[in-house]
Amino acid sequence: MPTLAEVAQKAGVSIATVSKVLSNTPYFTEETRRKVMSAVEELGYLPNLAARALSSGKTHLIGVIFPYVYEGIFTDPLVQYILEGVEAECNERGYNIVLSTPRLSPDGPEENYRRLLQSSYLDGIVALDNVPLSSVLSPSLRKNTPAVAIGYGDHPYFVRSDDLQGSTSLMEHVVSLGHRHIGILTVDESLHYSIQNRHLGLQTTAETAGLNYAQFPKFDRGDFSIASGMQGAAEVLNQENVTALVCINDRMALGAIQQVQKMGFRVPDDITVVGYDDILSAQLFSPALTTIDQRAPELGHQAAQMLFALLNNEIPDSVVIPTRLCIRESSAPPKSSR
Amino acid sequence: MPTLAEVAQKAGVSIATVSKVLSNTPYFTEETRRKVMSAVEELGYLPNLAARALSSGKTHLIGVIFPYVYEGIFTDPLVQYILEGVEAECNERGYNIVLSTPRLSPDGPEENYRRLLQSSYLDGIVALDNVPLSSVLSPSLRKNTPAVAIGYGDHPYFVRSDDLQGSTSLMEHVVSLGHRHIGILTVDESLHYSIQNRHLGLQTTAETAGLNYAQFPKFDRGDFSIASGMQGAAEVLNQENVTALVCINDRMALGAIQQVQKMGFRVPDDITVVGYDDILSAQLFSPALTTIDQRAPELGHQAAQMLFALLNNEIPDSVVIPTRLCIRESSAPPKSSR
DNA sequence: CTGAAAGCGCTTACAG
DNA sequence: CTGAAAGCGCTTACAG
Repeated sequence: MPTLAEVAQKAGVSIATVSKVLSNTPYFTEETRRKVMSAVEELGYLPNLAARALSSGKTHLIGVIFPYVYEGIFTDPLVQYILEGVEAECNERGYNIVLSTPRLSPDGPEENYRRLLQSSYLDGIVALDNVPLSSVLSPSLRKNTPAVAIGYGDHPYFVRSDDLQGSTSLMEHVVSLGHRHIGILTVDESLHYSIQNRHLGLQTTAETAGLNYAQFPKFDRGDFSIASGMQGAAEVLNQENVTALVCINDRMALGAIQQVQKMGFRVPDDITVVGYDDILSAQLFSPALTTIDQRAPELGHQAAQMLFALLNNEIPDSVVIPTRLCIRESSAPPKSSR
Repeated sequence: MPTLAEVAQKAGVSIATVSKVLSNTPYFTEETRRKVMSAVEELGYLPNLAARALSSGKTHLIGVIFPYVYEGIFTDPLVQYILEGVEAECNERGYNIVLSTPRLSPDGPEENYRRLLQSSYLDGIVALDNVPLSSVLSPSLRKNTPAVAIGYGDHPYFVRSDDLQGSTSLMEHVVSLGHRHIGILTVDESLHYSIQNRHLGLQTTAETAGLNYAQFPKFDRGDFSIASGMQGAAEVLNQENVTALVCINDRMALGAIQQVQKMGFRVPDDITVVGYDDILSAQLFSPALTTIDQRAPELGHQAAQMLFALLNNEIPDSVVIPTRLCIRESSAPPKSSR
């Protein structure tokens, strides 16, 4: 690989001058510029980013962090859409992405991740931070790397989906259809800050409608999976005269629908089932699932934009992004018979 | 951030010694080791990777490359599973991932990507390389970065799915059920090397069974999407006495099923529909889709293992990974009536 | 086993 | 407007 020195020699100027031409500082003649650029062209010179990083402190590398809190993290639609959004913004600005999915433990994220954060490799960080177990962003603070959190972690700059509003509109939809006996299929809320807010939205809305949320049959040993949705539906439907199942995510909802059908009921004629996330399968499934679209790509776009503002020494405002209720085929008024 | 020099001072040794202790070269006393390590501990020293990269030429960064050939690349299950596999191997060895999704044009990949490849940031590269338009790996050859291709690009080290065997077993399944009039829903094969091989497998198998593949009704203006599957099914079913639709991927197959049902036919009773990929929705859909599982996570695992062998100065063998036929509910013998 | 010194390829005051 | 020189924080022969 050609170096600055070789370019300088070929152009007949000093390496300092080459460096200045390439970094677009103002002071040089057009003549110099021409000589340098043609030498660059001829040699096919491209900068050594490691050297540039060492001397300037800038790498043009953005860390994108997703805590590896369950298997198959890359098949999580939330992760995919966030990545999509962040990547688009980075690409536009000529930045590259270092993708890190640190395993978490009570002692914090793994060693390799900490090394990365403090390596001076990263100009900035976008991190999904929704897991109470331990924040992936706290170690970064030691190094003052600009960072934007996606989620509920306690950080100065964040973007998050409005889980409260989303769960509120979901429950309002179910209640407005006339359902009074509603089963809740969910996961342990200690796993996830978003879940706490979704629960709050469901509860408040139900109680506002005069329903006793505390007495709703609940299954809270789910793990977001289809299988746990089936199990939850089986348990909840066996004990109560439930006419609707509100599920904390789409995969559990799809499992619930399958279980409901297996038990000989129809969706939505006998039982209404709704989910949360609007994954691809939600639209494809028959019946198509009523659910909440949290507009995840927007989370990634906004987070990246905030980070670049930070890198530009501006102070961005944190944002909360509203969700959208998608009414499809899996929800309907209750049959009086049940 | 503390530097080597500060650690050296605190430990009362030279920076060369600290460096040697940290990089596990053999020559130093246990006493020295202790002193150095406790200084490292106290100061919370972590190496500056940019400096290390500049002087040693090693970054512990692996480039993972997916050409951005269509919108929503991160929602492509193949991409997800490959990433999953590569990440697992890298994490195990303390490597981090630089994720790059260069836009391609006839002139080659975009500038920012070329800069990355030649930046000396990357110790090695794993690249999905299936698109004839232009290879993402050719520029890297100039810098001799070790690289493994996933796909059909012309590279010394590669891993690929056995598309020929997969499409062969898919067509064998359909033919063995008794179908003779088979519609093909596919995409322009110039888009993708895998597709060329799948077509070859379908054709050879059909002809071996004594069928005239050339006269099968075909729709080849698909784009992998659900919508194009619907369109294709509509066109093919309108003109012929077809009893089965073989689709080049699952999303088109799912679209085809919806279209078949909309036209008043049942799947599989009236029309058999099969796909390729085994995405999540293939299992969830009703009827569940008969399809080919190309075991994409394995592609990522193998590619990464080959790359690490290369970094270790070993010569890995390229591999072709066999697929698995998943027989579900969407395929059945033809009704004689149609 | 340990240390002084050169060098990796850039950027950036500073002087001219 | 241009260039000589120091310095970024490491690693690595080399000498001792």
